[in-house]
Amino acid sequence: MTSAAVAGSGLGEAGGAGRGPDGGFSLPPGRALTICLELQQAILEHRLQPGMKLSEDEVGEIFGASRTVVRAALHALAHSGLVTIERNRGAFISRPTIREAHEVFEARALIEPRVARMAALAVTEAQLETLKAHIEAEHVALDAGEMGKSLSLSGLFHIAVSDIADQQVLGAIIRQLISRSSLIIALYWKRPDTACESHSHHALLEAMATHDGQAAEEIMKSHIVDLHSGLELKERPHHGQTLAEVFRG
Amino acid sequence: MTSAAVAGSGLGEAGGAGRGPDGGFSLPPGRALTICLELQQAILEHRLQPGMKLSEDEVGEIFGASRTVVRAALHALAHSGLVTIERNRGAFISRPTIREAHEVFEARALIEPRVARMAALAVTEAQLETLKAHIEAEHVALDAGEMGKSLSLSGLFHIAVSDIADQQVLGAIIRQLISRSSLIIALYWKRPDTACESHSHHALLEAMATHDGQAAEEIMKSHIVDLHSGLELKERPHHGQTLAEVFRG
DNA sequence: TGCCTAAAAATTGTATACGATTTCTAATTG
DNA sequence: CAATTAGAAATCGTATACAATTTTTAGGCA
Repeated sequence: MTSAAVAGSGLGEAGGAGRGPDGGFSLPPGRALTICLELQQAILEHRLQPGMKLSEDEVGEIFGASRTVVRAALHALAHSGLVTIERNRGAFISRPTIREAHEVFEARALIEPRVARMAALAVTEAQLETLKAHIEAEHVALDAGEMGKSLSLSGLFHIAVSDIADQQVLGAIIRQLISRSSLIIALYWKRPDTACESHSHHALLEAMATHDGQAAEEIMKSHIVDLHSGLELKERPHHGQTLAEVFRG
Repeated sequence: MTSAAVAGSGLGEAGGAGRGPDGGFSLPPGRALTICLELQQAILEHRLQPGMKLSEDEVGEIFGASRTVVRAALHALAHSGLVTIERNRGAFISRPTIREAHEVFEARALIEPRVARMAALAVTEAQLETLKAHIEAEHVALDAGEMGKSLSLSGLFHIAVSDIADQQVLGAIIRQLISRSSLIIALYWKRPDTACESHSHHALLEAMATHDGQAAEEIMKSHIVDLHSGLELKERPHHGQTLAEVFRG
């Protein structure tokens, strides 16, 4: 199984028809979905940085779509928390506040351990293999120096766990929180170069392999607390960068 | 303090600029917000029933707006889970499945008790008075036989508690869950005429008054479990009703 | 009568045009 | 020279028009 195959499923199309790019609700129709997913992936891989302006005209020209559909896509991303829209000013990649950063990881520390427990009890052999491949893909991306890809895959691992638990409502919430975590990490991560812990993922995998719900819950809890404490909470400036540089250059 | 004054704040405008009608994210601009809130209130008060079609033209005519803005409003409601949009078919009031009903209340049972504990520790005297007024308003609506209003106020009480905890992220999640709970209750509530328990709310208020976090957490937990067990999980038919009958008649 | 088919009507998806607000620029002035 | 201010440019909010899809309805046939 290749890295691409693993990355293919996850944040985006999961959840069936009518579900959003964040695993939330109500995806935009037709072409807007494509733009939505494309932008989301770019944001999650940190190719688009928090604070960047997303002009309707510019996005429309890049993706060859009219402003109508671009607006739908931007609004959808706004609903998922990745984009902030200011009236008469436009859309920007969200810049989570320090407080919001705390709250997001506290919420994850509350919700994800419970879901990990459920996943451990329900997981099948095939799913364990898939998780293993996920971790493998994380390593590959990390060794290749593709930090953005590696981080995106790390998020997908959490989503894969939540999918195994087969809880759609909590799963949708977790997807949102993970998306926002990506923005938070982009802004506040302490060591931009350091390997971001796939050790915990491996430990969780082993707990799930033995269907040890209690252990899975505890590992997930401490894993998220670790992530939380890996943040450095000081204000960061946002250096301007244009959209075209990312999608054209 | 009047009932109207209490009902005025809550699901809708809370959260500040840029926040959605569900307490989620990114409200639609200008006029769309009005339509959004109006429809939401109608749904939450069970004046609009699950399954009902929300035609863009029809909604636009009723609110005197173009389809453009109506679409934005409907999409926003879709993102909050109150409305389901099917491609090339239109928007409908969501009909939560039985499984989704279970999951929503299980999620609430996980999240709300924690938030209730935080609220109990942070609550001020003034906030306690406001909560008291909320409960009073619930009674008034109930005695007046206004079931929809009463139920809507019951949801607002939970939101008020979450606001006291001052957790924006968990608060937004709770708002969504409560909105969806309203749909679930409309579909699956066992006793349509029975008084829907404001006793628990009073007990929670007392625990909060003494800043007893442990008690608040436990009361909230059992309260939500009670709500969950008050559901009857069998398929319900959906009787067609038109929009105009609700907003015009 | 029941069912299949095709045309018509209704509804949504998308593009474009215009008005309102904001932002940028440059000339003016103390 | 810095601050201010009017004008221009850019950008968003909304309305309307047309295309694509679905739903309904009318007709024909076994």
